[in-house]
Amino acid sequence: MLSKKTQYAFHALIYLAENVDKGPILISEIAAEKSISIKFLENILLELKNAGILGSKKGKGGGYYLMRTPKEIPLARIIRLLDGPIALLPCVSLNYYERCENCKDEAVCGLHEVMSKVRDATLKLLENKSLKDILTRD
Amino acid sequence: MLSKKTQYAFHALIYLAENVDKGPILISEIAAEKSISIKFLENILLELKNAGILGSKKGKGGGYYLMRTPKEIPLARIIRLLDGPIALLPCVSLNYYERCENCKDEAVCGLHEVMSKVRDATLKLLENKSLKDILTRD
DNA sequence: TTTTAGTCCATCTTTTTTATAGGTTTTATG
DNA sequence: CATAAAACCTATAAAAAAGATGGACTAAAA
Repeated sequence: MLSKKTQYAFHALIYLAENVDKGPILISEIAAEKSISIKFLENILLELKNAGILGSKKGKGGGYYLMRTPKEIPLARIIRLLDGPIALLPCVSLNYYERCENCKDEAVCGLHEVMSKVRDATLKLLENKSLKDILTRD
Repeated sequence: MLSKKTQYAFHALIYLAENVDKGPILISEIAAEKSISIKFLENILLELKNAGILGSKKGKGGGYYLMRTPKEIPLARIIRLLDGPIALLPCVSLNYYERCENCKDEAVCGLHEVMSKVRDATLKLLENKSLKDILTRD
């Protein structure tokens, strides 16, 4: 399961995408609209900002806004940033690979093979679907 | 990612499946072969036994053995038993569903829709692949 | 210069995960 | 029947991760 952090991030990004025309959006507004702890959300938005996904403006009239169009933000990027690996096992992770300590040879490990397929099937969706694809349908 | 518990369970089950002809297998043998803490493994095998996946025999000449053929043990079953939900979000889980608290209507939530697809793609593999499919290839 | 709002960092609590300890029960076997 | 082997069971501890909070600082607008 995705952590609360990542779940909150998705909902916050959805809100920001659905309100691009309004300029910078207050943390407090997002928190209220999406029922998220304001302080926890603050940390999340900051991480998204440091990763270049969001921009911010301080002071009166400030807030957060998307740095790219929703279509340019793949879901996999958000998950990897806040949750880490998408694969089910370290030994099949593309971005966080670690050798398996319980099997002798990954090349002939059937678990490795099946889990690679799961990873591929998952990534095919998460890499190709973007923030644009998870906005509320009209 | 799958927990260590589930990872160890898979490796232990693989070992048991690859040695069915030898009768009951000692916990200590599995632990040694697969580099798993013997005491931790003990708990895991017990859970698998209580779930009807493994059988055991006490005393001298005892040990653990599969209660079904490897083909009859889907990977999804093991994961759900030891790790819980396979879906990425509670609101798209078939076996551990919980309503989403951050969105107003799941029916029009785009996140819900995409994550359902991820779940389906994952389950298609994990429900149909069994212990037999993850044995070491010759 | 006051107010608003993001920034930064530290800590804290709770939960989950991982691991260990130690006694109990069952069973084969000599 | 005595002994040793091996699973069973329960509790607990240690470590890591997740979730949440507090407060001082900085930038910008009015």
